[in-house]
Amino acid sequence: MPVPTIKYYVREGLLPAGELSSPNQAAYGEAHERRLQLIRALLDVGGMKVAEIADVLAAVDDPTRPLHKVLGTATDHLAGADTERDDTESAAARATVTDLIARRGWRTDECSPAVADLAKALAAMARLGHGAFAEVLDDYAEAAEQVARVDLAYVDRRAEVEEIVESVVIGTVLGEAVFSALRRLAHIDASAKLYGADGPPGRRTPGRRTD
Amino acid sequence: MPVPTIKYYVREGLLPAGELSSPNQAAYGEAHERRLQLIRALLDVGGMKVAEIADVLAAVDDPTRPLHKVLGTATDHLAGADTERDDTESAAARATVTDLIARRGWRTDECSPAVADLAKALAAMARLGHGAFAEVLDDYAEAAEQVARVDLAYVDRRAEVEEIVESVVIGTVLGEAVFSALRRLAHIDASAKLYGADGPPGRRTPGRRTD
DNA sequence: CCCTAATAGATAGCGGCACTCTCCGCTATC
DNA sequence: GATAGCGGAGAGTGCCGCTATCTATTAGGG
Repeated sequence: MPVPTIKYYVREGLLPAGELSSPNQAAYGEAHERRLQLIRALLDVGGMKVAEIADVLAAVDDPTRPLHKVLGTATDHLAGADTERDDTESAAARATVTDLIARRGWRTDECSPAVADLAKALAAMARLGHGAFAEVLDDYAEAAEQVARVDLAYVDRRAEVEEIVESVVIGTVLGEAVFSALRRLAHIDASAKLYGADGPPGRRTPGRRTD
Repeated sequence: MPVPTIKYYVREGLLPAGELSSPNQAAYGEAHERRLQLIRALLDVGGMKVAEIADVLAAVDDPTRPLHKVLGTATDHLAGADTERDDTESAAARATVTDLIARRGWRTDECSPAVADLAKALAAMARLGHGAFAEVLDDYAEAAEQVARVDLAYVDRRAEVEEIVESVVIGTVLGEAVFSALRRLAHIDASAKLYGADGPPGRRTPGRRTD
């Protein structure tokens, strides 16, 4: 890890400054190294931005902040908070999302960024003629609930409050990357099994693949 | 959609040029508009880069390219292909992934970017003292298989080969965004139900929330 | 028929982001 | 005592997704 990068992180408030033993000598402890690992993970694996990480870590470090606020800060920053469109597909997608939430009895804030993200994705699909994707939303939601249960159970193992907070952040952000990769692997496997040795559909050649 | 942006997409090879009826007049058809929607979706919702989208769309448009190649091009570009580390955690994570793939009987290419991504995420977790997350990998994999089955079944509805290819790309990339948002919503719901009205654990205040 | 406004095409510039370089003053170390 | 390195702060770099500018041309209305 290059030294200027660390100094940059300190400047941006991601990393607390080391204790100055002299005007030009600072001591960095084990906590700093761990925090650095966390920053790198959120940055490289989680794809978060530096400013977002600063927000989340400030929330993590603040003991007065309630836990659900920290969780919200972490999850909200996984969203791409850009322009909301205002067309037919968006309205329909928002209605679809509201329906889904009601149908599953989810206790979620209606104005959560996740709701907006979901509606945005569904609206984009609808614009592409894939409005029928909404029909498989329940299957998706089932799997999402399953993953969420596992995540909560995993976090619940932790005893210390600080550890819980960190576990939530790590589980939320890195867990996303883990599931994404698993989904891609499962796709490869499923299509291999469905279409036989990676062959395109139509000609289901059961021959060995060479690549 | 600003005109210069469209010209930029044409320049980058995302969008075919319109048919020139005059040296300064080009006609854009319905296919162009649809392609534009696809580009915006992959860019805004899927978070892909312009160059990656160019690759994927080139693969989609090339009828000689086999389907699994297109799928690979699409899924591979969801990965963050940066530096692979070479430490203990990475090696252990790779072993964990290999084990998982064997255990689940997945027919996946060992050198797929998804494998590297998964190992990277697990290694990052291990470095943060969350090596125990590997224990819930099977639950994650179960959910991923479920989602993959749903995706494949959805794609299988399509009849035309071109539609299949597009469905795969859309389902893979936008489906990722959909599931991510659903997971976050399920998190919110699960933690609300577990900790009671969004309260932090320890003091389970059942009062109404005000935010 | 001509004048304006718009378009195609190409090049250069902008704003954001994650660093990275440089410079300064100082100090641990050989 | 020379050198190498640190802490701190501002400017610079490279990439990326646009966006503004420029020229040449032409559609379209009066």
